Amino acid sequence: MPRAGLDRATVVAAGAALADEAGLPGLTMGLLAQRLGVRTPSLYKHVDGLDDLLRRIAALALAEAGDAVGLAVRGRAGRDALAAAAHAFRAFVLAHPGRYASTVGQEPTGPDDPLAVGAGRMLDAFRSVLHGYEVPEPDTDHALRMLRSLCHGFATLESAHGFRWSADVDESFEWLIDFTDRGLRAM
Amino acid sequence: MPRAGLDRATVVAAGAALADEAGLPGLTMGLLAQRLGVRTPSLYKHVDGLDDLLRRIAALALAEAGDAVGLAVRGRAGRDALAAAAHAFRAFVLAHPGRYASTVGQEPTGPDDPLAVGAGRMLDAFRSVLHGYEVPEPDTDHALRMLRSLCHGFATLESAHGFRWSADVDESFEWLIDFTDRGLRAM
DNA sequence: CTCCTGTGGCTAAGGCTGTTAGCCACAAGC
DNA sequence: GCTTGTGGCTAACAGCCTTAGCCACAGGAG
Repeated sequence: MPRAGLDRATVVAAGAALADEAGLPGLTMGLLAQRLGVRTPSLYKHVDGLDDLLRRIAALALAEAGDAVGLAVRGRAGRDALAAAAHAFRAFVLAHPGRYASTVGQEPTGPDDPLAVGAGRMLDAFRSVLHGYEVPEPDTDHALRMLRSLCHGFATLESAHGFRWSADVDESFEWLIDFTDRGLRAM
Repeated sequence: MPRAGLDRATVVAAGAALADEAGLPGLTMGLLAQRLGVRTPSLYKHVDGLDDLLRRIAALALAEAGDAVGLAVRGRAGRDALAAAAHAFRAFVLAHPGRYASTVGQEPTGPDDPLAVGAGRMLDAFRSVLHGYEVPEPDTDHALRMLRSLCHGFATLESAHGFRWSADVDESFEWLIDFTDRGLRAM
């Protein structure tokens, strides 16, 4: 039997993909092994169990999301930057719901934890959005938390089919960006 | 051996309490049975399996949260109502994280589903908050979704220890209420 | 007061998880 | 060409949810 030639990065990437397709609870060691053409225990040669796998998927997701938002913001300012960041974030969560779901509730062990690095990169992207508005220094942390809560809440609820009634969801998102933009400009 | 005298409502209530204490993934049929002084299979006489239990816990949580927010809003208007609703919501999620977590991702089967009834009651409470502002009719749905995203996002992130850095979380929440109030009044 | 029935407990068992131990063969390096 | 480390494997176990089937208690009918 020839070796499958697996790799930690391959396993984590396949796990992330499976989480997106089957939902986070649908990500199981057995299913992942089967998809990689390998028996379940073999995964333990590359990953330290399910918890470790989830941590690594979360780190991957944060890095990817941070990159996406950072790239979207680049070269923009004010309302443009806000809209670009919000759209990039929402698009990422909708395209990768399982990946993103794995990030909530993960606590980084230290400042060098890839988890913390990825989170920091995304935070920086949102911080640069605020930089385009004249937000007083002591308020930036609060504003940052508001942006995060808003984006996280909206995208999470939408990906869980939490918006069931009539109005168009895209329209609501645009409205929400407008509302935030007006509020930030008025400071 | 005397009967334990269990009841569907008792089982659901104990399940909700256990979910709050041990976290939603910590709510297990075995643990719940043990806490009720009964063997695991006995629970199936009162509840149709774990999924059914989770649905009922979610319905209970929505009813309780809706009541709490509705009661907080009663007799208030404008900024007062907004602050009262937001605080009641956040307090509920922080006090009952497991209960609340069970509500996300549950889809009601029909308009008579207790799940839908509870969700509707909470929605009405927030709708009455908006009633105190002069929000144009076509915008109310969008504003409602914004309030929901903001409250859900903030409370969820906070209860998952998502706000790690320095600034005071209570202060951020007040800031966020202020920001929303100013935005709504300016419409 | 006695019997009958429904209900709410129980034991036993099966299929699914994640996980560990221990084996064995391939692939690369001296 | 041999040696060694590594990446597969099988076997096994604990814990989870769930079902089947039994049995004794509680309450109502006669």
